[in-house]
Amino acid sequence: MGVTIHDVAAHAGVSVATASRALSGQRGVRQANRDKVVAAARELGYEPNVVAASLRSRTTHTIGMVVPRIGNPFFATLVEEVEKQLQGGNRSLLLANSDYQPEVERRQVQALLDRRVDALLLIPCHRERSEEALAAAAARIPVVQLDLRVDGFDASWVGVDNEAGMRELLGHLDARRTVFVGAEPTDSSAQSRLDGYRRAGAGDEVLLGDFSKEWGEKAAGRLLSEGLPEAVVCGNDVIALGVLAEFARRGVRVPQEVRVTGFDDIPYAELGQPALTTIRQPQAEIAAEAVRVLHDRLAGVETTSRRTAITPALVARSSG
Amino acid sequence: MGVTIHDVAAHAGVSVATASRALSGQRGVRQANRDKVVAAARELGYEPNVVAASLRSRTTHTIGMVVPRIGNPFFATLVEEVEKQLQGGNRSLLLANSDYQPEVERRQVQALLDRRVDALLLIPCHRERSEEALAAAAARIPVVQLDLRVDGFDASWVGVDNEAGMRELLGHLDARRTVFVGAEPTDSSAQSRLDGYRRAGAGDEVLLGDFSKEWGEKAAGRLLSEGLPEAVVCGNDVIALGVLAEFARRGVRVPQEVRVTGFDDIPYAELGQPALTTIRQPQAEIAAEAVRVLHDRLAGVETTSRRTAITPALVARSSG
DNA sequence: TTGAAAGCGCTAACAC
DNA sequence: GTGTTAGCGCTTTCAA
Repeated sequence: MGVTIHDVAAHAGVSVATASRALSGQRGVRQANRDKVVAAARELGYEPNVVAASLRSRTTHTIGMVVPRIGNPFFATLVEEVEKQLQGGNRSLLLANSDYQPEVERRQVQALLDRRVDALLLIPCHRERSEEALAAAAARIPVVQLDLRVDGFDASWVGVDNEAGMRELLGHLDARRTVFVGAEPTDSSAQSRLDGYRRAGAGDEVLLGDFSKEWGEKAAGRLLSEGLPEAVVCGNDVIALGVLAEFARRGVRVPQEVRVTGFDDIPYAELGQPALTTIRQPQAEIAAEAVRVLHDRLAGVETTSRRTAITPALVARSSG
Repeated sequence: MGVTIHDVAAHAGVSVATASRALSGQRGVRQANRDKVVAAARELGYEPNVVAASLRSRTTHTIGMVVPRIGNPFFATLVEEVEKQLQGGNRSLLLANSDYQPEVERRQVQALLDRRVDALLLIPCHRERSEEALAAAAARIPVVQLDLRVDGFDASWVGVDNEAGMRELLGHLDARRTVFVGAEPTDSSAQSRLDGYRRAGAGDEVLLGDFSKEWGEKAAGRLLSEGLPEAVVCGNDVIALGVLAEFARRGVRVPQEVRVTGFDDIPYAELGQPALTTIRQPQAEIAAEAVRVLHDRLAGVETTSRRTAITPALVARSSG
């Protein structure tokens, strides 16, 4: 705090320009000078002011990320994987939570843009109402949508083929009567899982709430009073764990009396009793691909938007 | 992008200084001018460059936060609560993961300091080896340790009284023979929970690994072959869920044959079967207090370090 | 390969 | 209350 590149340059007996070039590893600096500068920097305990560098170079080496709910282990794991991908490349992650509210999301995206993040990873919390935030960002910097997406907006996206996952699940269940317990199709996954369920010809019995364990518990109660199907197909693992908990409390045996499935394969899916049958989303792969797309865009290699859908795999456990 | 405060000032017919004052809500600007400036800014689509503002004002309105593992729902919830606290105050959160590695943690803290965060929330992953990172940060900016702490370092801390929690738990169990399944005391919670267990006179049977479900599963297997105690006291919920899962797989009935307890009360603690008896950490309170301490420090109100230990409460469920 | 000098866009003294 | 001006610390022309 206090020692600037001027001090380093003076100490090394070169100009600030040379010091700057040496410190940022540019070529075109004589090796002897390079060494002197590096030594001086170390000796003086020089800590570059990246804010100043950003102002001039117009790049912050920071990537913004907005998630609907960091408390959901699925998103937390995604964040962790993105962080891991960024480790090598000297970029940091500026994280924000939208709390599933498009208004909050818009403000958070704006705050990130104000901070001049180089690029944005967005998990848009709403299929339609996230468009404004996405558009605002996409107009300025490279943006990749992660997991969720905005309907009909031309921007890169990396996620999972939810419909294929749902087909796989229903094929595995091969049940006579199922009920889908999902979330109102406000986000794209809620929508495509519901679509997948319906298109697979599993029938039209659907209960829609939100992606919470509380909703799962409530829905389970309702199913109990209306008559249990052969299988309950849940929109994600969190709902399924709520369903399982309520069934356990009411003394309903799973899978003997009713089978239950989830979606995502969060770490807690396999810990319950019974362990949850679900569809695994490969978060490491999704994160790696998203970061790759972003880097390509930042490097100017790629300019068009790219959509990548990974086919998720069934994880059959005892609940279904 | 392109329109600067000079443009706004010109458009409003005032100087840049007045424009700056009006835009940042300082008093000492005539209302008429204030209105003109705001109108001009809106009209031109002015987006302030906070990087430039930061360079000059030496404040970034950004708070850094380093957590050991964002994938652990306990930490994820803490992050979420901190985010919530920050919402009002126009500060953003720069998040980093240390992966429980002091080396990584040190690098992450340095990256945050390089970005000139105004303050740091640190959950030090190691009782001793996190000291270097903590000291580096504390020398430059206000720092508050959250949940975990570094031994014998004079810095603010907000967390829970782990020993009290452990006493409460053991009092509730009132068991003849217990075994503690915890983590090697590399972080302060692992240490103080172990201490609490021992000091409560619960005996000396301890199995130490790390805070993972895999360790819980392994420890459960070991207990099974060595003879079950009356109760298994786990170092946190994640371990306890692993223990529970393994017992379930091996057909051991909980709590009939053995009781199991956790620590933290993560959202998944109550979802398992049986629901987990545990100690609740009030994350919202911890986050609120930490942010308050930080704000006081940033406002210059408080200069000495402050340690706040919240007494956690027992949540008795069916597992113990 | 190097150095001098001009800003990046803003805020904060300072003068009026 | 307002304007002028001098930087914040760095990178990047532009000349040499």
